[in-house]
Amino acid sequence: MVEKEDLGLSLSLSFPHNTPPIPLQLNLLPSSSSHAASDNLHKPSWNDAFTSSDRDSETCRFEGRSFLRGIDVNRLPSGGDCEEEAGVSSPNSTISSVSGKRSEREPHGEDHDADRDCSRGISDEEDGETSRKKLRLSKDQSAILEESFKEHNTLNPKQKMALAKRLGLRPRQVEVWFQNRRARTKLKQTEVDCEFLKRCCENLTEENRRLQKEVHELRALKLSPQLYMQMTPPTTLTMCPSCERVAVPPYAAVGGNRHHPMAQPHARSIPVGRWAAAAAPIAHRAFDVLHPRS
DNA sequence: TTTGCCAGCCGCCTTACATCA
DNA sequence: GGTGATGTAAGGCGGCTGGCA
Repeated sequence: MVEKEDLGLSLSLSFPHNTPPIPLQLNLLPSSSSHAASDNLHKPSWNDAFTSSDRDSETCRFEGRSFLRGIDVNRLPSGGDCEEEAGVSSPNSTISSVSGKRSEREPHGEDHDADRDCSRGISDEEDGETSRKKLRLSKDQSAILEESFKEHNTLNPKQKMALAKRLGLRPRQVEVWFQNRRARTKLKQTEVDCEFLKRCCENLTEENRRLQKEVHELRALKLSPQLYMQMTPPTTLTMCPSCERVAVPPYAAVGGNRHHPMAQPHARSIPVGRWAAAAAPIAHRAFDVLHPRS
């Protein structure tokens, strides 16, 4: 399930009658606006998270390898620094050249292959041209990425570089992980939304069926001659401006209406037929939906 | 000021591989 | 050990945006 803090906006629906209330949440905000929601989280700031790693790159690299033991495919080759090659290509560039324009992002040249091999730790003789060895991120790497994602579901180039350095991954790998993570989040949210709409549909169908039944009963009542003659003369429904409930005149409402003993002069009037008395409970129920009593 | 080009990023779809029952 | 289901890293493409000449 999607955690609550991941949602920028939540909607809850209390289902009437016998339907058990199932609070469902909708995330109606675009992904780009989720930063505002994440600002509420009291966690170490993004900069704080990386100042320590940037403080001592050698220590960082050593620690990275310590928790990356067992996944040699991610280990950077000693001597060659793939991040530097794949990352800052020029003093003016703050973006990884690997994430460049399509035509240049995945060049089928030696540099690209070298970059891939570098990230996988696979030598040229091991790597076939069409092979696509897939690495699995370690639990520690995934946990750190998850933690970062909770703070920011998107990364600026600086954050990407810092996170890649911290994890011993290429910036492109961090970028891909965040892209896939956003896709997974969206997929889960879609499932939640779908379930929510499904429940809404079910409840509306049930409500519609019940209202149809009431209409049928009222029509049967109207067609009954004795009952029809005993009905009250045409009157009006008055609506209380404060609580927006329908107030029924005393002669129509059996036993009177203590909350609305009589329609106020300023109350809005809704012309209705002789069915005011019969319709009153329905009207009240309609307002109960709008103003659910806790 | 407008326009075209380019770099960079993202969403979406798909593929290929790893893992598990 | 073989197999299908599932999860996920990564490839590829189109679209959008901002910077720049």
